[in-house]
Amino acid sequence: MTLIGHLSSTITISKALEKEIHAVSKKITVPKGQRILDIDERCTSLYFIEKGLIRGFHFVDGKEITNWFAQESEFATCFYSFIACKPSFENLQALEDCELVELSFSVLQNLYQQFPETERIGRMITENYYIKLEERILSLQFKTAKERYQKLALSKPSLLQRASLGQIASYLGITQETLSRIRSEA
Amino acid sequence: MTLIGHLSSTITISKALEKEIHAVSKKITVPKGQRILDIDERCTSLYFIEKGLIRGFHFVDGKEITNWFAQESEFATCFYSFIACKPSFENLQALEDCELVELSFSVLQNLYQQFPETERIGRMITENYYIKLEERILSLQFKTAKERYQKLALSKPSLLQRASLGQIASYLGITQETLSRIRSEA
DNA sequence: CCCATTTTTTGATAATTGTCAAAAACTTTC
DNA sequence: GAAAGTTTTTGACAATTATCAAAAAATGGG
Repeated sequence: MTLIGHLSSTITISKALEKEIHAVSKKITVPKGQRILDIDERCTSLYFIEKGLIRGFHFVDGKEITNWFAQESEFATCFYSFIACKPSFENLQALEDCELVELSFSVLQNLYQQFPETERIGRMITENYYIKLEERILSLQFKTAKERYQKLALSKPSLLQRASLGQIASYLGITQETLSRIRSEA
Repeated sequence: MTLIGHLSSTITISKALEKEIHAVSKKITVPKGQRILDIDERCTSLYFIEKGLIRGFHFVDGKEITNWFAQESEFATCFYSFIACKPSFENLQALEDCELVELSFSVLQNLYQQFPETERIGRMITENYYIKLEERILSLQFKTAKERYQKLALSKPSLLQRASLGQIASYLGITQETLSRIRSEA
């Protein structure tokens, strides 16, 4: 799905807006494994994923902890760093060869000014991020490891093949061994 | 702390803006125990807490689960319902007699228009909410029950006296019994 | 296609937290 | 200030998940 196609499901995109988005956005490709952002850098871009898979992760006691996965038709960024203009607390990494549309912070501010209808997009993205977090908390607080895995399997089935056991386990807040056992018994 | 005083630490409040805020906001008092918002209602107000304590909670298997506490100089609202204009998934309740400043959604939109510098406030509140959630997730995922309790004791010491064991336990994602044992051994 | 490396699985055991039940302590109300 | 209600504590036991170690399977580069 293209960025324009995705946005069209939320707001009506005029020809002028479509042109402007094309003009100010940048298509980039990122090879599998590459870092898109490092911890302590400022994250000044929002990435729309046309193809591929990205994760955010950081380190706890030397171990990688995956904070989120984002796949086709989703946005990826260190949301905190992006909105607060502060150093990122997480790395962004392509887990597959990716085709991305990059929108910089300043480009986005300009879009808001020129095309007020795009404000809704900004709000949507914020809400989206917020709601995902809410759900994750409820999940972590009240579901067993198995239930959390099953929920993920339902909402992002392809992820189970596309990300490694360790990446998924850390995202679910459990050890690799536990996730491996959950998989084998199911 | 008054609302104006609190906002002054972030942006410069002109006399005109101060007047306008006074004109469009509403001081309200809410007695201890009272619900401020019920599940499934639309949350159309943002509350600044000048005095008192509020919690957000919902039910899981008939049991109350506290999602957050907000005290003096903090904002309280069902953030999701407020920004997405959708029914709330949580109740808001005063845990003490409260003195609040109420700002409605539409009033806030008008403020953004008339006083562009207030946009930063909106962003701040959003960020604040988001960052609290982020921290909570990291806490739930990688800290033991005891560590989570100790962290809360450091960040909001007065809360330990002001909220009940059950409310705090559900917020920390543990049972009352476990929290009681953590307290007694410490 | 094979060796080296990484990832996943399996096993045994320990630690953490939950569940259920009942007693103790604290509050509220008349 | 005593009875009723609520909240907190304690105990015994069970379930879940982590830890450590090692084997098995999968992957990647030459």
